[in-house]
Amino acid sequence: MLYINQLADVVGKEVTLKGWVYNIRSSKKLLFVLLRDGTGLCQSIISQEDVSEELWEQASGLQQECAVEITGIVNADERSVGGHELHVTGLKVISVTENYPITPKEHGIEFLMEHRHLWLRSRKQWAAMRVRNTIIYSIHRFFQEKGFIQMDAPVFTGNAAEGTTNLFETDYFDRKAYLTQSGQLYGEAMAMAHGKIYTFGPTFRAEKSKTRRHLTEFWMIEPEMAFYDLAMNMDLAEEMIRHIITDVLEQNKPELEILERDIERLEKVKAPFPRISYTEAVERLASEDMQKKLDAMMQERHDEKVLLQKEKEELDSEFGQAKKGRKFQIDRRRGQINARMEQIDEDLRNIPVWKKSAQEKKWGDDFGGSDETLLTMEEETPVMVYGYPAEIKAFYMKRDPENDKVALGVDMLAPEGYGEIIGGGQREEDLDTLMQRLKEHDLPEEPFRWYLDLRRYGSVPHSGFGLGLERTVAWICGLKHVRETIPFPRMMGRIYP
RNA sequence: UCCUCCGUAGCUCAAUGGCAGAGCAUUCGGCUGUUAACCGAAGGGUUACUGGUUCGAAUCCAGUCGGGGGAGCCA
Repeated sequence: MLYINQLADVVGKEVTLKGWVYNIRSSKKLLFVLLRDGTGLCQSIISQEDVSEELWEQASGLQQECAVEITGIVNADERSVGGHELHVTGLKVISVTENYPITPKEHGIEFLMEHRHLWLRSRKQWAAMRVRNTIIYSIHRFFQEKGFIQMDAPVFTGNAAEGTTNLFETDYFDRKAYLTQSGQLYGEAMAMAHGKIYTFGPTFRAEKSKTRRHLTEFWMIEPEMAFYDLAMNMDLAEEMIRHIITDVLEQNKPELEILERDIERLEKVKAPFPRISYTEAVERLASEDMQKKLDAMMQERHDEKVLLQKEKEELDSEFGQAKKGRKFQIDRRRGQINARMEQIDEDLRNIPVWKKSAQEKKWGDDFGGSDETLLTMEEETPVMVYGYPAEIKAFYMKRDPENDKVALGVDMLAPEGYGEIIGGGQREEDLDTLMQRLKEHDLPEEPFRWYLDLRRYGSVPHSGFGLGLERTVAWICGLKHVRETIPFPRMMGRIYP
């Protein structure tokens, strides 16, 4: 089997490709068939003079997504997508397709989500899945090369230790069971057996969140390391992200171009990531400086809106006498302007709220989505915020020995508004302290018996974190919404296809 | 649960109280290098649903259903 991404090796030879018709253009005696085979796109040219009448007729009837086997001679050609094209000598139709729903034109999101099983064939979706694949492989390689053991935490959990509101309940032989929302506690047990481990699996959250950052089913990577403190944990998280970015830049430049990702921004992620304490973050949010920046941001949006409005009016007046091709361009640009204006209007509604939220931020408050955006606004790399108030963090998080109010947790916030991609920290290793924390959080001891055993038998300082795969893919691909970073997204209100 | 926007041809959208339209897709015709090709023609409508206001409703009002974005929530 020969694939399109191997064509450079067979220039001048006659080869056979198997795939699907991605698009078709015709002239009187020429047919241009853009072939898709999963590895890329290749244009084939069918010239009526060079082929049999039967083949010509067959080729004329092709439609988008027909499955075909095309034989032809490979030419290197700058004009063609991918740099190669096929001068067709033979064609076999494997299966006929009629009226494929997704045309090469624009579609709305509802329609595309309804056809996700077909949408996956489209170029941008194809590119995003390739990047996702690189990221997954890169993560495995990173940990494997460092001697981590990949181990799987269970998906079913038997108790709802921390409340059931966010958990999906399921029937487990007449008992209640829940789908996991983190493998961390099990990760701790496995780290005590192997030293350094990581889990890689799905997690489930029954949150009623309809936003671009939320899925009900998403994939999480959770390393857990014995004898690691918070600083070592942060070093590891940073090194992992830089490893991923390096791999993607090395292997997926063409995909990033299809996604129209600003590659320069990714290249800048190689610098060390800023680390700021929660206390500094609060000060930064509540500062005069932040208020001024937000005012400036507000003004910028206003100015941009005026400019867009003007451009739109010019386009409108041009539209009447424009030729068809130009009309098409105008329509496209108008669509872009409308989308941007909607975004601006939303920002204009939101910025005052962000401003208020930032200004009123006090020590002890948790950060919202807008606060995360503001903290990373001027950064080129992710930012790590550490040392959160213990009260807003989980029972298992170790406190700062120098300040009991501070938990040794860390979040990594991605730049460009992508929000939290990593959450983690150092775990409490002392049995009595942990039992005390359970009491403070009103949690029963019984379900945690096994977990407490870890502190009874050879307890050591240890740390770990969880990386949200989809948010990471969204950030690296520059995708607005996490639903395009996973083959079949599961979100509130959608379970089909 | 709350705020906000949307629902018109297979798809993307227009029609701002007065004849329901365009582009793409489909079918037919034309064109020898197209890049979302282009040019010409044809077919394609319960304007999400229910009720109301009006001489007249896609348009205004109320409700229902479906969808987008956001807040809350997200150890």
